[in-house]
Amino acid sequence: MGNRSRITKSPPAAVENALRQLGRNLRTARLRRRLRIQDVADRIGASRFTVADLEKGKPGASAAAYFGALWALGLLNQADNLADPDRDEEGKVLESARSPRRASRRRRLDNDF
Amino acid sequence: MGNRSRITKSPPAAVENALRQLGRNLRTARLRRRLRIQDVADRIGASRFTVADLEKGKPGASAAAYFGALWALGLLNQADNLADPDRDEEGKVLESARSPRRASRRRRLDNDF
DNA sequence: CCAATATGTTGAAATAAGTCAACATTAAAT
DNA sequence: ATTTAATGTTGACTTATTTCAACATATTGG
Repeated sequence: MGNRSRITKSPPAAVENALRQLGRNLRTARLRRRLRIQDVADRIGASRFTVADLEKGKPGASAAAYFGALWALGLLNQADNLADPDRDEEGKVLESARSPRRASRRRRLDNDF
Repeated sequence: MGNRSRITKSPPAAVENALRQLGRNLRTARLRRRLRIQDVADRIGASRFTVADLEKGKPGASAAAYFGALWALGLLNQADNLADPDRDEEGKVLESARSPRRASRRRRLDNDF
């Protein structure tokens, strides 16, 4: 991507760990299925280098590549309820009855202090 | 990313849908928390344009950006057991006792046909 | 052990992802 | 209704991601 954003350049440890773990899991799933890196690459229309990067948990790789790898291994369904609002208990609590379409900051028209 | 791969250019419908759904979920979670796009952008060190792309489910956006958005909303834990080998029942079945470090295709040394 | 092959590594070239500015549109709060 | 702020849109610019070739290494199967 062009100007690398901080989240890609040096992600928080939690994000970095989650990606590395996902990469490891992709590799485990691939090997269990006796597929070569090249096989997965062929299925998703990418190069073997990109798939190798996914298995390393490379932060800058595209989300489509990661999801595609999951798809190629028949594991995409596990991504279905990622951030599912129904499972977002904290969000449900925070939501106060109404569902705004925009997030409004508190208006500050009172210059009386 | 330089030469766009097919998985990013025109992902399979399943992948495209999964990304769009994730984007919608991110937006729902953000609004519930009364955060602006800019707020999420600040937290992950990206521009508001990138975060807007995430909520649209843009395939080419980096995995770090998506995971970072989840992280900024306190939802990263939901990505923990993505492709978790322990939950990969099909993989467990396919795995035959041993765990090879490479996926070997069938050897074809027999030219006797 | 040996041969075959899967994977790792490096460097170069290509292009799309990310940023930003400026303006338009839309929704919220009073 | 009016004003303020959040979000959408466009276009141009920068540069990291992806690809590929060639070679090195490592692991598997026989």
